[in-house]
Amino acid sequence: MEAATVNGDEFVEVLATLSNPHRLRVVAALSQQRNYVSRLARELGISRALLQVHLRKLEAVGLVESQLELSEDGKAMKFYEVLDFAVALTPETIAEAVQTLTK
Amino acid sequence: MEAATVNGDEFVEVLATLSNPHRLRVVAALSQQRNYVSRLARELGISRALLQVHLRKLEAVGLVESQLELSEDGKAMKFYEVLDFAVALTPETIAEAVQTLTK
DNA sequence: GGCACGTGCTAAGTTATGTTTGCACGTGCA
DNA sequence: TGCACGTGCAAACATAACTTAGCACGTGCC
Repeated sequence: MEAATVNGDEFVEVLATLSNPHRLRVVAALSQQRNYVSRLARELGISRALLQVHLRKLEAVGLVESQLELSEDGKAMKFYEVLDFAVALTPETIAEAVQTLTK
Repeated sequence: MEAATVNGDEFVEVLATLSNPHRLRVVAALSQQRNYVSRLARELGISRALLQVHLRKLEAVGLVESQLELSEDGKAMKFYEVLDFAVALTPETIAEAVQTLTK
């Protein structure tokens, strides 16, 4: 679903977003099961505030998506899950991405 | 030539290195022809000092390599060229890389 | 009411990254 | 000698990124 006309700026954004250990762990964890913020924070051993920041970045570049759901006992819970993505990193794909760089 | 046992930390380093417009342009330019620092700086329209910093980072993570050569008129010139690399970025490859993260 | 659980936000501090500027040293040649 | 070209390095500044700490608000339940 990639390779076709990748925008250079998006390309950079995706790489920047994934070049963080916390965010990589988030993606890895969510790829095994969707999860809500507080629980994911506990499982990863990081603060909820920190996780939220990282989740927002991941969502901003389209690597994960979220939906607010109500639990049986009425709590509003925000579930996240990974979207399927595939980016190939080679000199060729980079040369192509560079063509549409604006920065 | 990748995929086999990628180290998580290296994974992060490579992504961090490539998440910069200047460095992407460097890789793109070098993938078309090897070049020496001063000339590449002129072609990219950036300062030599800046380019050197970026080249050093690219070389540090093994995306490019350099060799010092003497031109016909005796000048010491440092040539850079891209190394072949291929990194697949998917939820699966990320999940694998995370397993060997130390940071 | 008070506690446990969920959500959201942001100010403030620390740390990392990017960039400029300036200097040093070398060669060939008019 | 002086200029043009190549190299290298580092201090200093500006900017971006990361992280913590603290607050607000909501629900269910003892």
